[in-house]
Amino acid sequence: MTYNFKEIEAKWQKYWEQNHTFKAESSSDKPKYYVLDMFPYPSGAGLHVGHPLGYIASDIYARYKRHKGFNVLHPQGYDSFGLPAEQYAIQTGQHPAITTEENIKTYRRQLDQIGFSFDWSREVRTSSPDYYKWTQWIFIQLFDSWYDNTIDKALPISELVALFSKEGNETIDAVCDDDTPSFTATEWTAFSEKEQQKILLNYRLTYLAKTEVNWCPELGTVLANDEIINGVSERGGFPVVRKKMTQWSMRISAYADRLLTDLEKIDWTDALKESQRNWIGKSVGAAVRFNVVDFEAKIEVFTTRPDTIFGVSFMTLAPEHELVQAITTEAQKAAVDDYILATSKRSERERMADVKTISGVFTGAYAEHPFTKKPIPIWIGDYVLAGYGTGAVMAVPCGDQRDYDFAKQFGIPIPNIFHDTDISEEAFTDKAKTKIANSEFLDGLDFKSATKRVVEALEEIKQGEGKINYRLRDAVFSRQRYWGEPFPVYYIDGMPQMIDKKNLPISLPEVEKYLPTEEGEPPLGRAEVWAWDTQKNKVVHNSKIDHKTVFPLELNTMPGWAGSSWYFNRYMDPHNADEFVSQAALNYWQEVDLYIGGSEHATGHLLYARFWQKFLFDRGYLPKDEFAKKLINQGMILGTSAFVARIEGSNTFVSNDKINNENIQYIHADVSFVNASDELNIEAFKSWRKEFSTAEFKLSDDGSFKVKREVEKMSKSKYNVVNPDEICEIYGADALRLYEMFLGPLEQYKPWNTAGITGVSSFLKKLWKLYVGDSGLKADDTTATKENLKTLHKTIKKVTEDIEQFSFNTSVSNFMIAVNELSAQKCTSREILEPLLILISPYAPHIAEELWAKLGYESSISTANFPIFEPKYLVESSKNYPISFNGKMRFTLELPMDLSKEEIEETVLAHEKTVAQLAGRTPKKVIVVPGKIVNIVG
RNA sequence: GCUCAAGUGGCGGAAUUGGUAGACGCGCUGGAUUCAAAAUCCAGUUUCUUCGGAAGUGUGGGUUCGAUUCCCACCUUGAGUACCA
Repeated sequence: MTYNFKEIEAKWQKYWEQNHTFKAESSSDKPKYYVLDMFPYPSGAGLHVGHPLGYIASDIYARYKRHKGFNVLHPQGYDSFGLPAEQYAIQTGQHPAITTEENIKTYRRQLDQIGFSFDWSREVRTSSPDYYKWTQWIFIQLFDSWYDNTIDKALPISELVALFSKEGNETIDAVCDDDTPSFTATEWTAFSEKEQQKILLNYRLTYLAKTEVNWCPELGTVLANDEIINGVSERGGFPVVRKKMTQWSMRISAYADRLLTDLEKIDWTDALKESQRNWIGKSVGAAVRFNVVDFEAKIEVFTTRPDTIFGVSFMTLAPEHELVQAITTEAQKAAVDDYILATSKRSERERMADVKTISGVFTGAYAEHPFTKKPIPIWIGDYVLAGYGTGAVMAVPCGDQRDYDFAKQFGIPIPNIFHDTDISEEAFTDKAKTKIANSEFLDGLDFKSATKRVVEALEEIKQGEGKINYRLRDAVFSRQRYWGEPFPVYYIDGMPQMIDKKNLPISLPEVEKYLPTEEGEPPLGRAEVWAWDTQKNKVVHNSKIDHKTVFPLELNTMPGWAGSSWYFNRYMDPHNADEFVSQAALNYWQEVDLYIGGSEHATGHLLYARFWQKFLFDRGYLPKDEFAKKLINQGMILGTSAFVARIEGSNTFVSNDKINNENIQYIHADVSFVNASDELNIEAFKSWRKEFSTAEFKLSDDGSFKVKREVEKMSKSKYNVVNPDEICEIYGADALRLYEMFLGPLEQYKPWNTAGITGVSSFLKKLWKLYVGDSGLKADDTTATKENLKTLHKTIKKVTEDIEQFSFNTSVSNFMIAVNELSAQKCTSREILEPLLILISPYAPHIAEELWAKLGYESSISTANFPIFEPKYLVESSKNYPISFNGKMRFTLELPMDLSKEEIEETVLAHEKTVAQLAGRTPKKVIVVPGKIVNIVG
């Protein structure tokens, strides 16, 4: 009987499905364990071999935990709203829902053939109305909440309204917009309904506001900060400009501090935590307000060095700062306007690339120093960013290199306020290494006490106070797109109104085209049935709009991260029509125990999801304020691209080892045309594209044509994609699973190389041959030898450690060693083979199931208990040689194999005592770790 | 510039209380089997070597009886981030 993996794999995949083997119940006597993958966006290209890497790892862990007696939740679903389906719809007119449905089918088929232990009965799709009903509901909850700084918690907006009518807003410490006016309780009650609503928008955790946004004209939509890389859009690489627009925003800044400090309580990688810390960007310092001379205005700055306030010799505003126009003097107006125009013409990208050039213009205005009352010239310069802090800095050239360079450039004085330092060449920035001088009441103080002293002084004269500043901005939540969640919002007199929970979901309307309207409205502006009837509580035709009972609906949709910010909770109770997830399910599953996914989501998805989790926790809907205890980032599997060399301007190709001095242009060739020795199949290449059919080839000496290889991201456009379907067809799913793990450490980036798969493939064949001969099953009831047992227990120990440490690559090696050893020992004993099969089954479940069944078991191997490691088989006898080094002695003990752990410890301790006595020291405590060599140095 | 991670054969990579460096696999070499090929099996495969050995984990130092492992400095590569006041 040969190893027919195709038949076996199909058989067991069907068996698991029919027997609901991996269905998780939300109650059990067993302890729970929740293993989650980042759900995929179902793209039209289908899966390549890189995609399943993380899924295989999580599947191994989930199967392992089941063997260990846990009730495991291991779900999967689709992040199915997104740009590609919409762009395809724009091109072809096909509804994105249809495209998405087709892509999901392909994904499902591809995932199924790999043999994952997903509980598909819990599948979620973010684009399904049953799901986004609850995304809309969460949005309403956010709208209905404000953030109380005194107890660090989100509360219902009704409580804020109650406070306003009792005591106004002076006494309330809440997160709100800076320009919120103060009012008393009487004033509040006197406000019109609309005025009240406007004020409340300043407090709500999602709010509508005219804000400066990142507008991408090419994509026709706004983008969040994390969707922009190096000044261009993450998707497509299009330029992004700043623009003021009325948009929905999420007040994530309210949670900045908790998002930062709570990183300490979760087991995520340091690299990932670090990038979240950078993104949040906390700086401790002070706000200082400078009066403008002869002008009714104050300029507020943020500084981390308030101790250097006596070193201020000028101020710099960002060119976009709102006071610039007002304070500029007549004489300087032309120069300032020119400068602003020149800056605005430069793209973000240019500005970032060109850090060296120092530019700026004097406004002609002066500010007044809060203590010395001396005038300070106010400049504008593009090294000050409008988007950070207040968009204005107090420049201390002696203590900041950028201020220093600016002062040098424009001949501004550089007063030194540091004791005993040299600032003739550069600024002195090491705050810990000096004391303050020439600074009146701060003289002689160090950084810490000077800061404390000056903040007190500023507060006294009401010109400033201690402040913590965050880089994290509120997240823009509107997208001018079709294929996203509609907002459950309609407008009365320009003010947003929420639709009641019982009328959700508000489903996406039909449109005839998926483009923005001619007037520049989002695609939903094309919908004809898109108005809200407050009497009938349903969506009606636009012609019914009368602004009395029927009102226009919001035209924007939610961004891609809306649906992915809470899906892990929905898996706990995916079909609940009355709640986003029931308390019973939450009480049982609590949180994700292990989350596996790519590190590219470090500052996007993973930050937003933590934010929503904390918010829903505050409002009492969730039991935990962090959603994932442990997180692992799997590395990417890269493709090995093949390049053919063409002589520029001709149709002649040169073998890569035959290139002389020609001007060469490298062209991607499909990797399927190239063999393991980097030789091109010329015929296949010629018939690939019409233009190559007449091409000429300068061959290598041995008659072959060599290509150049390079490792790149796997992508269709680079013709280096390897499809898992092919691998399953030729080698089987178990081989694919083993090989993906065998390639290298999970977290590492590594290139795919199909040639190496023969190693794991022949391992599977050997395993099969060890059990199954020509006449059927070979396993029997012979007693296992000590050698057999040693091999088994060594493997149990190593594999258990490997899995616990997510070191799946070494496990595969350990299986190979075990099978090689057992083959050499001609071991056919069931006593050994059964536990070995259970060990292997998380990695190669199909072959393990088949052999398990052949051994006569009726149940699935997935329910078997993980074998127990017995250290006594592992104690190695080793060479016994005392060696003398400079009078010190080292002993390696030789111990009999069948001692228990306690006996070993006793023996070792006895030796330690003897040696210690001889060496004249006190005996140390002895801890024996199985499989380790025991050393005693005397 | 800053932060983090990593440097081991021809290649992917093993090696954690500091204890025989190179496990396992690919590739390569030789052999068996075959009319032949594929497949399979066996042996070898860090480098140098006068065949006794010697050197060797990016470089230079240090700690230690003993360092791929710990410490210091430097070099290289990768990732993230960037005029953050």
